[in-house]
Amino acid sequence: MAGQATLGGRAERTRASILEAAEALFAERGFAAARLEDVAERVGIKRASIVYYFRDKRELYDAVLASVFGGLLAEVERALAADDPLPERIEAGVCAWVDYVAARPTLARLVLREVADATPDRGPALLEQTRPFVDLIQTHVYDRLQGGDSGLAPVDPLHLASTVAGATVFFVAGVPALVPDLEFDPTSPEHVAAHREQVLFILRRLLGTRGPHRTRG
Amino acid sequence: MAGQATLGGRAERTRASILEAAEALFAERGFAAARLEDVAERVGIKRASIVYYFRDKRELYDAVLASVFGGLLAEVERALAADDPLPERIEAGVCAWVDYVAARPTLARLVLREVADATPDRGPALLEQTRPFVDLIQTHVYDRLQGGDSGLAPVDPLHLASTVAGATVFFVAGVPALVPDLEFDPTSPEHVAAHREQVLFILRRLLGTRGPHRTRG
DNA sequence: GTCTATAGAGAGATAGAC
DNA sequence: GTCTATCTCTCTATAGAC
Repeated sequence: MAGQATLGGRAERTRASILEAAEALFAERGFAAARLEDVAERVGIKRASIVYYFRDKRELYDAVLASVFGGLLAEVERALAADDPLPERIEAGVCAWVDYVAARPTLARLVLREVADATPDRGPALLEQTRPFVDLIQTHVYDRLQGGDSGLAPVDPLHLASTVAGATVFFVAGVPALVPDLEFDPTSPEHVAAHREQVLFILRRLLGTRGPHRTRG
Repeated sequence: MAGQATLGGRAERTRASILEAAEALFAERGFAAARLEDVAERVGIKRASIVYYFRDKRELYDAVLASVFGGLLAEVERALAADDPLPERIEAGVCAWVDYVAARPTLARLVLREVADATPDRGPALLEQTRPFVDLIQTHVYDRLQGGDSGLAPVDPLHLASTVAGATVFFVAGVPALVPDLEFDPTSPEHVAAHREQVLFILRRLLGTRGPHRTRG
C-alpha cells in the first residue's frame, strides 16, 4: 500500500502471499505466539523483507483481520441487502455467515482469539472490525424487531447473535479440536449443509417463524 | 504438591493465591502473553518464588486448567448422575454447564483460547481436560440416543454440543467484548436466567421434547 | 525488492543467600 | 518460603549492502 501501488506483478503477489501465510499462522497460534520468521519461511523470503510491506507485526495482524472480516462483511451485507421480508433476510444473512466461516475457517479461530483477548478498556483491533456488523444487525434486524409488527417473537438479539455466532465457530473449530479421534471435517459440504440447517432451525424457532422452504431440496 | 503437603497454612494459601491470579491472567491474556511477573505481583511475591510451587509456566497453566475444568466436571457429573429420565438429565447437565460458566467466567475465555490453539497433532492440555466430558456425554447421552427408543429426535450430538457450548461461551465472553457500549453483564442473575432458558428452549426443540416444567416459575 | 548482520528488549529459568 | 542476581534464549526491529 505504500509506494508499490500498481506494479502489476511481483510485489502485489508477494504482499498477498505474506497476508495469506500470516492469516494461517495468526489463526493457528495467535498474535503473540506466531513468529514473523515462520510467516517469511512460508512465503519463501526472509523475515526482514516483510517490513517492506508491513511496518511491523501489529500492522500485519491488522491487515489480516481487515482482509478476513472485510470479506465476511461484504457477503453478509449482500445477503441482507435483498428486499425480501425480514425473516428471509435474516436467514440469508445467517447462511452467508455459516458458508463464509466454512469456506474460510481461519476466521473461526481468529474470532475465538479476538473474543478471548477483548477487555473492557482495550478492544481496538476487534471492535474496529466488528462494529460494522453490530451496526448492520442494528439497522437491518434489531430496529425492526422492536416495532413488534414484524410478526416475529421478541427475542433478545444479543442472545440470538451469540448463539448463532458461537454455534458456528465452535462447530468449525471446536469439534475437530475436542474430538480429534473422529477425523471429523466440519467444512465438508455435507456437514456444512447439516450445520446450516440446524442453525436455521434454531433461528426459526427463536424468531417464531416456520421459515420459507428455500433451503430444502 | 511437592513437599509442603499439609502445612495447614501459609504455603497452601500462597499456592491457592498463585493459582487464582494465574487463572485470571491466563484467561485474560492467554498462555504466551501472560507474564509470570504479573502473576507474582498480584499475589504479592516475587516471580522466582512461584517456582517453589510450580516447576515452570506450563505446569502452572496445566494446574489452572485442572482446577477450572475439574470443578466443571464435578458439577456436570453430579447433574447427570441423578436417575431422572434422559431428557431431564440432559437438561440438568446443560443447566450445570451454564451456571458454572456464569459463576466462573474465566472458564469461557480459557475454553475459547484452548479451542483456538488446538491442532490435529497437538492438543494435550486441552484434551486431557475435555476427554472426561466427551466420555461423559458418550455414556449418558449418545449411547441412549442411538437406541431410538428414547423418544428423542436423532440429533447429531456434535451439533448439539457445539451449539450449547458455543452459545454459552459466546454469551458470557463475547457479548461484553463485542458490544462494550452496553455495559452488559452476562453473569448477572437475570441474564444468566434468560440465557439458561434460551439454551433449554433450543435444547428441547432439537431433542423434540417439550421438557418438564421444572425451570418455570 | 530482498538480503545479511546486529542491536535491543522481554521474559522464563536457575543459583544461591537469608 | 521468599528474595536478589544473573544467565540465556527468543524474537522483533533496524541499518545498510546488493
